[in-house]
Amino acid sequence: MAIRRADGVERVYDRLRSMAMGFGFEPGQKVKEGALAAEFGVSRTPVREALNRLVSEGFMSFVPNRGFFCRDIDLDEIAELYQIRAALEGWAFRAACAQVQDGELARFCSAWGDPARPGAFATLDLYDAGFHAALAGLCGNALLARQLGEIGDKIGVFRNLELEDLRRREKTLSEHQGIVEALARREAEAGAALLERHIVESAANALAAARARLERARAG
Amino acid sequence: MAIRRADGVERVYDRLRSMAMGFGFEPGQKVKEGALAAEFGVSRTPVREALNRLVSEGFMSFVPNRGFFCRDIDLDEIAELYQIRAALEGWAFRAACAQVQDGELARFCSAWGDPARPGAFATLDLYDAGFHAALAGLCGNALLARQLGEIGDKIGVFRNLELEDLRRREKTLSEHQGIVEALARREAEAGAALLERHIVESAANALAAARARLERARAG
DNA sequence: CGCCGAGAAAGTGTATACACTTATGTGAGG
DNA sequence: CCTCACATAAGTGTATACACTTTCTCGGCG
Repeated sequence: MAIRRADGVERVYDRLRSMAMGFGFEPGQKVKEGALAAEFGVSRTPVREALNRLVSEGFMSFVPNRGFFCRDIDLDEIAELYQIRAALEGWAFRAACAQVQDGELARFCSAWGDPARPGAFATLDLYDAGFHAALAGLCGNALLARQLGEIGDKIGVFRNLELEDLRRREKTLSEHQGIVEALARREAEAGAALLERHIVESAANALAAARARLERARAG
Repeated sequence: MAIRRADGVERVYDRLRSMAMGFGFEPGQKVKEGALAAEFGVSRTPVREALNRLVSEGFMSFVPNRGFFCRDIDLDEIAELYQIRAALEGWAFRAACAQVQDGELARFCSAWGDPARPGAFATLDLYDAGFHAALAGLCGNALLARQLGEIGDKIGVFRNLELEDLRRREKTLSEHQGIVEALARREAEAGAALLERHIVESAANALAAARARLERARAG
C-alpha cells in the first residue's frame, strides 16, 4: 500500500474547501469522516486534519462526539459578512488615498479604469473579485487584504449569483468606474462613500440571490 | 490505559492557545508534536488536531514535512492588526449610533460612562477589553464582534504591556469617557474619529511595548 | 398507534505502528 | 580548518486498531 502518497491532506483540504464554498454539501449536513476518506482514497486521519482547519475558517462546525457539520447558509451571516467587507474596504480605500505612491496609483487606474477590461475575464465575478482584491492591495495592509479574500471565499457563490442579472452587471461596471475616478483624484471620503454604497447594493442583491437559491434547494 | 479521557483535544487546544497568546513559545520556534504529546500525557493525534486549528487561526504556521512553528511576533503584523481593529471598530461605532435602541444605549452609557467603573476590574486591560467588546456588541453584527475578539486575542499581551504606563492609563480612561459621550449624543462621525485616534495611539504604545519586549527576549 | 428500551450498527476519539523525510553528527578528503 | 558524503537519529505523515458514544432498528408494551 502506498503510504505517504503525495500531499494527502493538502489535496483533501482543497477539495473539501471548494465543496464547502460551492454547494457540495447540503447546508447543515452531517459530514462523515469515513465516507469522505473512502471517497478520496485516504484514511480518516488526513480527512480529520483538513476538517479541523475548515472549522476554524468557519466553513464547518464541530460538536464533540458527534463530528463535523457543514455550516448552514444563514442569510443573516451573509449580510454580516458584507458589512464587515464594507468596513474593511472603506478603510482600505481611505488608506490608499492617503498613502499609495503615484506610480502604483497610476498603474491601478489605467488597468482597472478601462471599460474594456472586463472582456479579458472569463466571467464577471472573476473580474469583480480581481477589482476588489487589487483595490485592497493598495492600502498596504497585507493582513487586511487577506481577510477580505477570506470573506470573499465565504460569500462565495452568492457574489456570482448576484452578478447574473444583466442590469446589475452594467451597474457594477459603472460603479467601479466612479470609484477608480475618485481614487485617481485621491478623494477619500467621496470615494469611500461610493464604495460602501456599491457594497451595500451588492449585499442586497446577493441576499436576494441567496434567498432564491435556498428556496430552490428546499423545494428540489 | 484510559482511552477517551474526557475532552483531550479541547484541553490540549486551550493550553496551546494560551501558550501561543502569551510567551509560552519562543517566536518562530519549532513546535514538536511528540514533545507536546508527552508533556500533556496524550498521543500525537490530538496534539496535531489542536495545532491544525491554531494554524488557521494564525497562531501557528505549518510547513509540510517540517511540522508546526509558532508564529514569530512581527511588529508590522501587530500594526496591521491594530489598523483592522480601527476599521472595524470605527464602522461598528457608526452603526451603533445609527441603529442601537435608546434603552440599550442608556444602559451602555451608564455602565461604561462611570469613571469609577475601572475599579471593579482586577486589571486595566480587562477593563479596556470589556469596554471595547461591549462597544462592538452595540452594532448588532455578531460576526464583527467576534472578529474583534479574535484580533484582541492576537494582539494579546501587548495590549496589556501598553497599559502599564501610568499616564497612558489615565489617558485611556478619559478617551473612553469622550467616546461614550459622543455615543450618547449619537454623534457618529465625531465619535468615530475619537475612537480611531484612540486606537491609533494604543497601537503606537503597544508597538513600543512590543519592541521593548522583543529586545529583552533577544538579550536574555 | 405511539412510546420505550435493549441490542446492533454506525461513527467518533485516540493510541500505536511504521514508511518516509528532514535534521544531526561524524569521519575522510581537500 | 572547512566541506562533503554518508550513516544515524529525530520527526513527520498516514494507516490501522480498538474503546467509547451516538444513532438506528425493532419488538414489546401501554
